[in-house]
Amino acid sequence: MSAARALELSKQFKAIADPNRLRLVSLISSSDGSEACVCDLTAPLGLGQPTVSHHLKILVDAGILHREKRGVWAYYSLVPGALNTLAGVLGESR
Amino acid sequence: MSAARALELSKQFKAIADPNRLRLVSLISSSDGSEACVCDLTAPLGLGQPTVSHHLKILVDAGILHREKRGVWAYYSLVPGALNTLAGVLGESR
DNA sequence: GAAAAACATCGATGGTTGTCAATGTCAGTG
DNA sequence: CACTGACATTGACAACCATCGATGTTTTTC
Repeated sequence: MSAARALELSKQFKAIADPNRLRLVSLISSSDGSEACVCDLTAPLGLGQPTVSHHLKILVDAGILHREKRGVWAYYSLVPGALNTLAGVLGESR
Repeated sequence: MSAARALELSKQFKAIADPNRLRLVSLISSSDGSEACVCDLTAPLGLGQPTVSHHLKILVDAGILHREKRGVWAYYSLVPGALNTLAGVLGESR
């Protein structure tokens, strides 16, 4: 694996390598319509709103979550295939 | 996903969420006999021996690599199934 | 037993990260 | 236009992390 490819992959793995971000992905994927807004996510995690926004931004920047603003709310959903691609990388070296 | 489970998983993801550690896993899995010693790994990564030992220890502590001392050499190999388990976690939320 | 080779550990340092309080932005409401 | 509610952004701080040089440990060789 090239150094450049490793750096690229590590950015995505870093994004999910946090307990609260893992829970965010899990919460969103199991939500109604596979999407959720920030106000639905602060309570289950026990974190403040700025902190949750911060984590969501990291996941969006890594290409794992998609953000869609509808009115006052921001809806987050999984980017199709993003996690599967990462899973595939791990599966190669079994 | 429970907070405890998320914390447990995040520790393993953190272990591989580093470009040099990703390359270490890749190098080891593609080595002869799927194992390698430290002296084989420093040159391709361009890192010092203490740094490589440090990264390998993190991967061993996370349950991803296995360490076997034979004489003066320490041989590192993949723990069977460890990466597949992580890949499975990512596959669940597609 | 002295020397060398392979690896681990220690201490220090610069950089990164998770969290929060405070503040800013923007859409809807009356 | 003032007000409220949902989010994003900023600044600050403590904790953590990757790297390195120096040193310790263990095994093999002479």
